Amino acid sequence: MSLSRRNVGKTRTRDVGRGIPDATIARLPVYVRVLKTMSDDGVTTVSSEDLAASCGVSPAKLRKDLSHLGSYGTRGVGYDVAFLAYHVSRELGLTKPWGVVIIGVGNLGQALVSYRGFATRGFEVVGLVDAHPDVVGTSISVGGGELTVTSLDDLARLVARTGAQIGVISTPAEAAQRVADSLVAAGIRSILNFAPVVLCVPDGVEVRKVDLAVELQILAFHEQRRGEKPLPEVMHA
Amino acid sequence: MSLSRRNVGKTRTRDVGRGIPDATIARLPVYVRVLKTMSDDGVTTVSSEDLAASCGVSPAKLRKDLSHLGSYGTRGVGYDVAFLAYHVSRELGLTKPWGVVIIGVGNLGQALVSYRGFATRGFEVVGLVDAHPDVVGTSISVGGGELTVTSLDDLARLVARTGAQIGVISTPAEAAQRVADSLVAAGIRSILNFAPVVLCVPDGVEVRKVDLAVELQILAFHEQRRGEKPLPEVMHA
DNA sequence: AGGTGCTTGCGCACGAAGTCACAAACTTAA
DNA sequence: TTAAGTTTGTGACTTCGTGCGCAAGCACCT
Ligand SMILES: NC(=O)c1ccc[n+]([C@@H]2O[C@H](COP(=O)([O-])OP(=O)(O)OC[C@H]3O[C@@H](n4cnc5c(N)ncnc54)[C@H](O)[C@@H]3O)[C@@H](O)[C@H]2O)c1
Ligand SMILES: NC(=O)c1ccc[n+]([C@@H]2O[C@H](COP(=O)([O-])OP(=O)(O)OC[C@H]3O[C@@H](n4cnc5c(N)ncnc54)[C@H](O)[C@@H]3O)[C@@H](O)[C@H]2O)c1
Repeated sequence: MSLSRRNVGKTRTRDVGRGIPDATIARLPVYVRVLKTMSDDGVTTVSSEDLAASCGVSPAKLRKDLSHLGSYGTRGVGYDVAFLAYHVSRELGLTKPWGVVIIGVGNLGQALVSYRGFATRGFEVVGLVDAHPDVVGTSISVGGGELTVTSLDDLARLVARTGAQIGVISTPAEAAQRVADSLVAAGIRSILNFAPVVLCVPDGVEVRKVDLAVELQILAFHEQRRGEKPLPEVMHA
Repeated sequence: MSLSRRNVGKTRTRDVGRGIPDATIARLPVYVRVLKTMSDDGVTTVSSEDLAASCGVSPAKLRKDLSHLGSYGTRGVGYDVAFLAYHVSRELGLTKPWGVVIIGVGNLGQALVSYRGFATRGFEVVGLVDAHPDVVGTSISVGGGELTVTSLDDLARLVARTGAQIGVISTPAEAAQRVADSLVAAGIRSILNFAPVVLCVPDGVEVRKVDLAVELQILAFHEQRRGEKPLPEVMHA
């Protein structure tokens, strides 16, 4: 048994479709956004060099990323903007809209609700959930319509009714794990977490986190290093 | 030809202090947060296994990360929680408070202002800037005191007066590049960008971005893939 | 048709990051 | 003090991601 894991050695040139590197996937959304912008501006064709510059990556990296999806370019010419935008969007699963449930309608949650970027990228807020009695039951305008904030107890029903696939956690840190458990129990397998805690979820559930404090601390690290380097003499003990 | 690179070959075991991998730096804030929590809970000592579990990483990765900072553990015992928390914080530059300026006091900007996580992690909002006449001049309570929203024209003076080192951009996408230029001109070299655009900045300026739509699209990709691959056939032995 | 000038797609090599496994170093027990 | 048990710190190895360079392929011109 256990002989040779799948894909024994060799070059494996043809992995198109399956096995796109995570690093590539993380960049695809940027490519899509820039391509859509270019398309709106009337640009019909673009070279890897120009597109890469607009996306803030190297041309080689861009071409390698795109080569994982297939050959959508034309040698000697470049890429058809609309054509490429469609295929990258398709690869990301943006051809159909995704339903999003937001848990925790506080400062951040309300900012998220009013975020126009959801609708324009194919994400629709289909549910709002909170635990505070003052918030539950209130109506909030989101996108074109109105949504009534429901209680956490109704989460499973809400998910079943709306077919939501993505849950966004914007509750205080203390409640985040409990909320995550509820989301998983309700059938959600994709979670975006804004609370500064490490969530535990079963295998098969994907969690991504956005942690403002972490980003600031990384900036602080570099800022600090910059300050201490230029000085040849360090008066520190 | 490829010779004469600085730092040619050899193991260079002693790179403590300089040359901490980026991937490690990105994890240090999580370690600090978990360690602080443990410390508050009265935990005095922790093994790499337990700490790693709480941080959502593997014990080996945790130990390698910490080994880049120095030897702060005790073999056969583990790490002193408070001692380690101090040294990791120190490495990140969290011993002194950092001044933050927020540009764009709209939905998101106001949520950021009311974010308690700033102060508790050693970041202080020292300035608010907006362009809209209705917002400029208004006072907003942040942390302990009040801050008056100033105009973008006063940014350089604001930065000089407050000594702010970090700029947060929460303006619409169209304005983000212009704001970034202003921040750089004002002397800011660390920027956190919430607008969905790729910023161009001179060398020496560090930009980190938080893009909600990108995160959602990455989730959508995995969600889609999960749905389309219910395994048509499984080799059974 | 054939030549010329671009640009893509990709093999290959290199470097960064992650995993494994174990000797070194410490505590505790006797 | 010695031995047994525990856990760190780290070299060696594996995997992943990036950058280089160029042959293949397309458009355009003569
Ligand atoms: N405000 C920001 O700009 C910001 C930035 C980054 C991260 N965060 C994080 O986002 C989270 C929310 O921040 P905030 O400023 O909006 O806080 P908030 O207190 O304003 O809002 C939290 C909301 O969650 C609700 N809630 C509490 N427990 C709940 C539960 N068990 N189920 C459902 N809802 C529950 C509360 O009723 C409240 O409405 C926090 O974890 C915070 O650290 C906030
Ligand atoms: N709202 C969210 O939850 C959310 C989430 C993710 C990303 N974002 C992004 O964050 C940014 C802000 O979002 P928002 O919802 O707060 O928008 P908003 O329109 O509510 O706020 C934008 C603010 O920026 C100000 N502004 C405009 N031009 C300016 C300039 N040149 N200089 C200074 N200030 C200027 C406006 O006056 C306004 O107060 C957008 O780029 C958005 O895509 C928002």
